[in-house]
Amino acid sequence: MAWRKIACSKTELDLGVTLICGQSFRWKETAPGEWTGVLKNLVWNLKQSDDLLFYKTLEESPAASSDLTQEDILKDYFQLHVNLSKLYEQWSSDDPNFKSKASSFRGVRILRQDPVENLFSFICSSNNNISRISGMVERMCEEFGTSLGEYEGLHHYSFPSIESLAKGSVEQKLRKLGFGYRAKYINQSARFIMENHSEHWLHNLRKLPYNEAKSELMKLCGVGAKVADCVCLMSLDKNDVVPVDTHVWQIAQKYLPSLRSSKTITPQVYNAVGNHFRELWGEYAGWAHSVSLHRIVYNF
DNA sequence: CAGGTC
DNA sequence: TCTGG
Repeated sequence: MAWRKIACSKTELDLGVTLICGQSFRWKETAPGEWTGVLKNLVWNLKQSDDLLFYKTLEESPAASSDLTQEDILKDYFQLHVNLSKLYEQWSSDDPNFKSKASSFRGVRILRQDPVENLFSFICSSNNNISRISGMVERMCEEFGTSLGEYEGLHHYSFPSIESLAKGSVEQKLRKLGFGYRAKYINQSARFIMENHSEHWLHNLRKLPYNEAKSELMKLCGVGAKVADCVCLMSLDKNDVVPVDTHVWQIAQKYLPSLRSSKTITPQVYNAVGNHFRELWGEYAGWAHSVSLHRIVYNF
């Protein structure tokens, strides 16, 4: 199938960085500058030039998602309606530190992910590293997802439904797949959602204000403040949320010398750091955080 | 010790 | 606390 294209500047979207910077764990660089992954139960290939985003899918959209064109799916996923250059200007003018240290890393965007994939992937993220998380998520999809076909020798699977992760045998299977203590978190959270809510409950958290959505998420086993904030930012449209992890904590100590005395991230410190960056960077603070974080994690 | 949580 | 580097 031929490549199709969307007008999109590389300063608005840097595909490589955005796809592998630790938001989503399922994209792979299958050829230089070419990315393969699963989105809306379709296998996608993506690449870009300076002003175009190219895409193709393994199959045409199935009936279930035919109400959205594939172009709409991508525009929604990359949130292309958000003018990133304008935001960089704002962050640079409001924050000298951003301007000098982060503003040259253009095109780093927050994806608008599916909440189910986002939540269960980030339950895996605690006390863990990106390469191991990616392997775990892949094995979870192979074991509990449905096959979406084969492309260039690679099999692809949908992200598992909450129902499939709620079954009795799941914890033991995940432990065999190397999930450690996170196996129980995943199974218990899935079961809690199916027993108290429904498969669509997570999506509906998009309609709630940040604080309510966060406290709902934190009722789940294995979901603390940091994971809840990641889900709020990356799939529930809370663009001003800054998840505070060890890296953000490192950055925060430069901005907030008063907090240097704290050895660990207590709830008070967590909120102080998050609030600080939210006030500094404004409505899209979570997006600015991802740009800054990228610089730290990859040491550019 | 790694992008925490119970 | 699981597990891999």
